[in-house]
Amino acid sequence: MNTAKGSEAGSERISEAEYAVMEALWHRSPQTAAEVCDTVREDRGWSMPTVKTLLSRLVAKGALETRPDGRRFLYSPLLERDIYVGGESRRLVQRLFGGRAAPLFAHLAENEALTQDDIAEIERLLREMKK
Amino acid sequence: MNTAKGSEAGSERISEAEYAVMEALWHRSPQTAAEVCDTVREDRGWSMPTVKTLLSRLVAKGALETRPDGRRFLYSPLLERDIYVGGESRRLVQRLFGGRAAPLFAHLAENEALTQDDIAEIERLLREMKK
DNA sequence: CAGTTCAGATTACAGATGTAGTCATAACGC
DNA sequence: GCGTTATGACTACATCTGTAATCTGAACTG
Repeated sequence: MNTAKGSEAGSERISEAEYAVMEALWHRSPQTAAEVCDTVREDRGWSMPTVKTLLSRLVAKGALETRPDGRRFLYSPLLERDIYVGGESRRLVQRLFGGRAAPLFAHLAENEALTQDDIAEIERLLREMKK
Repeated sequence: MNTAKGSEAGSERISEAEYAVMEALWHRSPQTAAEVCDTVREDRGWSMPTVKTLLSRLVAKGALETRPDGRRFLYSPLLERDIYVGGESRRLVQRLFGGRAAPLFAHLAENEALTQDDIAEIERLLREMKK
């Protein structure tokens, strides 16, 4: 029986701290809480209980799934990184630019947030889309 | 004497509800609280006190500035839209794509979040950057 | 001058978030 | 079998956010 609220994995919003935990599991999964904690501690310096809390909240939100492994749990993402990242990107474009991607692009260009590689890659994507 | 915390306009994070208020004032300024309320009520349906609270918080955060006008206040943005939008865009690209803009673009392209107009505009921008 | 009214200030309060301590319980060493 | 330890569950708590009611004081009206 699923939580029945929202029904889709990731329908609930994931906070920034939670995102850090997701990252660890997107990078490699499944992992135990202790492993995730080790990974995450490097960048964020959180204590074990903190990471545990975030893991629980993510499970409650349906973004992670657990599988018992002896006396502990193995955590894996239910919400895929692509889905999440796509959603967040669209949210931002929607909110800040009324859904138009071009102004976002213009902003990044202006702020020199685009590397030469980015530009080359984007050109390649554009050529591909034309076909 | 300035608030001395963060010192730059907009160093404090602006929430989503607050953003709606900023939008109204970026669109036209200065405006009175009542005017902002009227504008914002259309999309969000908030009560007057709610908008007042958001205005106060934005003033406290240094994102808005007030000028007395008789017995009331006129509000204007201190934080410019461009600065805000640029910051948010960079934050997202940083967080989700390690600072690379190309993957963001790829995501938008995949999800058909790019209109024909967007594509044409981006091509134009690219040509311009080449010069 | 007293009553009404409008605007900002103060207070409220539930839910989310960041951050973490404590509890209970099951396994493992001795 | 019993103490130690690891692990998930529960509890905690300050802050931020969304949403709003109430208070207070100044201005306008009659």
